[in-house]
Order: sequence, then structure tokens, then C-alpha cells
Amino acid sequence: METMAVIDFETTGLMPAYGDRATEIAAVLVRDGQIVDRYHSLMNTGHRIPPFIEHLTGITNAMVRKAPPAEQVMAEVADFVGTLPLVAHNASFDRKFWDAELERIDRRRSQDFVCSMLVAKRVFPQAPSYKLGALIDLAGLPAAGRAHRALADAEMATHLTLHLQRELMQRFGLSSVPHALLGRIQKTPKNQLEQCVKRSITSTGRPVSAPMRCSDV
DNA sequence: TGCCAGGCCCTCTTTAGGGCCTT
Repeated sequence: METMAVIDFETTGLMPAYGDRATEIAAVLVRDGQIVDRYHSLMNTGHRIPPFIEHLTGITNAMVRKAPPAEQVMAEVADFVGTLPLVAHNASFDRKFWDAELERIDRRRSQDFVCSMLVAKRVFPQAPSYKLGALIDLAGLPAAGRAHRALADAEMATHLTLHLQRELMQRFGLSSVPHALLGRIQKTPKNQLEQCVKRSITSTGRPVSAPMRCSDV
């Protein structure tokens, strides 16, 4: 059975290309509809967290000063995740920081990201908001803890992803919804979900798995 | 109190503009 890794970063800002750095990372491993393992750590990059971000996340400069170095944390989380397919909410954001922080330790990503926000837009096109917390509330899923902390957000993104998979299985009579199918769904034009899923189903009723380029996400 | 971006998506669109979403 496929295992996926759902990740979430807290950072000093929005743009690693403009010098923003990670302050916290969490990775949740999910298999057979269950969380099977977790990694979580603050990290110290030596960069100052702006007051607005301290207020938003609750992660202070004093907290990260006592945290292990970012190089150590990123090496640990990269080993923890390995080559498992990745999921994040608004994955374009987490992918930028994942790639930038890995590059600093001379490592490269080899797997694809799926974005739970883009998949949610296809599965629930009438949702009033696609913020992680709003989708959790809409689906009646449990809040995992304080929003804007990496582990809580990663767990909420995990529950959302499992909810999307269950909805797709029920709606289309599928036995499973692998990462590759989620990757196809997030790229399909809006209102073409049914055509996308049907194209991906073989005569055995199992979704077709197909490799995707990292640039596809 | 957010500014910096960028991909996605919608519309009073397509030779564009603006909101959403992430911190």
C-alpha cells in the first residue's frame, strides 16, 4: 500500500528567493488511511523572525535560538521522508522552501508534490474558501492543534487529503486514490474531474499510476 | 500591519486585472 508524506513549513516570510528561511518543519507519514509516523522540529537558521510572523505563528526568536541548526533538521527530515511522494496545502509555497532548504545542504528533491488545495478545488468546486482551516471546518474534520504551527497544519492537511481520497473513492467507486491520481486531478481543468478520473481508470477499475515531472506541480 | 512572489482561477477576459492561498 502506498505511503505518502504530508509536510508543512513555518517560515520567516513568503519568499526564499528574497532571503526568507524556514523556522519549523513537520512531516506526517500516512498509509492505509492512517497516520503511521511523524517528524517535527523547530530549526535555527540564524535569521530573525519579523514580529508579525512571531505573532502569527507563536514561534519566537527565542524559541528558534534554542532549536537545532537548520542543516541538521533538514537532513533528518529528508531522511525521514526519503523518496515518498509529497503532499502539502498550497504546495507551491512548501515546495519552494523544501527545495531551497535542501539545496543549502546540497541535496535535491526526487519526488513530486500534490497540492491538497488544488485537489480540493476540483473535488469541492463550490467551497466558499480553500484555506486549510476553512476546509477542515467545512468537512467537519478535527482541528489538530494551534493553526500556523507545522505539526498541527501538517496533520490537518493529512486529514483533508484523506477526506478528499475518501470522497473520490465513494463518488467514483474506486478502491484507492493513489498520489499519481491526485496529481492528475490537481492539473485537470476545473469542472472536468469526472472525465479526468474516468480516463485514469483501467478495465480492472484501478486508477492508473503514471510518473510526473517535478515541474508538473 | 503586513510588504516583498507566483500559480491558479474568475470575469466587467484573452493585447488584463485582481483575489485567493501560503508565512
